[in-house]
Amino acid sequence: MLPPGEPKFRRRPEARPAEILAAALEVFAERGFQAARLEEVARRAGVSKGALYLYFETKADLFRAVVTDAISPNIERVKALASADIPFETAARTGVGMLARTVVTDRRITGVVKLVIAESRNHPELATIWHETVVEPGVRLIGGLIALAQARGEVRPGDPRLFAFGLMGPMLLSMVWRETFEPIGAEAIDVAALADQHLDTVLKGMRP
Amino acid sequence: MLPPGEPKFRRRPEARPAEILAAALEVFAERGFQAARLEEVARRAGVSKGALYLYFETKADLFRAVVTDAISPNIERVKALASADIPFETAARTGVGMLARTVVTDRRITGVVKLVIAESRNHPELATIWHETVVEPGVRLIGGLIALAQARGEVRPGDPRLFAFGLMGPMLLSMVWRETFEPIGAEAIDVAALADQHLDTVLKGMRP
DNA sequence: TAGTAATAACTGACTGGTCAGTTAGCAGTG
DNA sequence: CACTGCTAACTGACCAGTCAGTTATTACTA
Repeated sequence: MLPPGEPKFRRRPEARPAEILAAALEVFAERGFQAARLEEVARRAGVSKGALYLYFETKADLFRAVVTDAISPNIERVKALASADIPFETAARTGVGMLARTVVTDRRITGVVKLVIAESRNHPELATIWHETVVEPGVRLIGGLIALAQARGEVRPGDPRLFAFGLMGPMLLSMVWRETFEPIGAEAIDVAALADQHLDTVLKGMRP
Repeated sequence: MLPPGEPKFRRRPEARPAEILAAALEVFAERGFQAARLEEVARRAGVSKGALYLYFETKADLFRAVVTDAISPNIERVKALASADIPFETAARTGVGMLARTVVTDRRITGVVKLVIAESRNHPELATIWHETVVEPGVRLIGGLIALAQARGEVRPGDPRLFAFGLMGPMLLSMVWRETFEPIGAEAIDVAALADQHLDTVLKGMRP
């Protein structure tokens, strides 16, 4: 079977957690929490099932780690955008453009978003964490910029929060589309083009 | 528990399937396919677990029935809108308004949409059915109306399909919000107001 | 530098609980 | 009493989590 000199495994305690998280994200995103098999996670991470339990206490614990781990880069992005002092149209184009790029390039994020939606009833802590750390700050940020722009007369009257949802909705639709309908052979959405066209439309529609 | 004279069950074979489907929808929407317990479905339907198997072959079969059963009213609506010969703005307001009302009033639809998203990898047939019978016809209908309006010079140039996604995105966001973030105490979205404001914005932004 | 002891990393066979699906039999009906 | 609709106890497969044992690596010794 194995060449006699070849080692059966290697000790790499520093690399393991990240590898397991990556494998777990794949399997959870494909199957959902309950249908995901830890044996499969272990296989893809290149370890045995027992090894998972050296790094994570339970399946739920691993799941939480996967979802919370995916949050951190997002928080950074929201913060970076929040600290910049830029006109609304620029901010909107930057924000929506960033999201569009994320949808296309970062399969991990779309997978986690789907997981949070799918498992919010069984794991409400995760929905809470995402809402508090990513969604609400994001909506608040965009809403605040819109309110400012309204005060300067650059944007017509209207609920800033609803304007924010109007901007972001199609990006969520793109994520869902990519996760749900592309795998069954539906025509892909050109997310960059959608972001561009939608920004042109909405920004024009928001002018006084 | 039960009044002693009261019969333990009644014969109502015609009513059973619908009752079971309703109970199953509740449980599947709350837990997802795998975590849903047939014992719980039976309890809510007021029958024993064994009785489920008089009407449905397997758990997966019951799940398929739940999801496909929820489709029919939607098909009717899309068809009804398709057959009407009306100007684009009217159609858009009617269509988006209908969707908005559905989000608010019909918890069943939002639940099924969430299920289709969540279980699309494990049950791709359902994603296919929804795509073919509801999503694609809907997008095609709206896209067609937009293309017509463009030919008449009522709408500025741009990909009609992407315009359709831009219109519908916030409605999907509302569904997801209602299913994911409202249960954990997030501020509800006023979906009717969002539909109105978004329609005003986008329709204005789409004019030449 | 080779040999050996100590230990941390890891494996994989096993177990106990859970739950989809089955079935023997009973209650209500006509 | 025939027979349908249903129940409730049952079975067997599956899988999260455990643990006794194995292997890689490092530390120590001569």
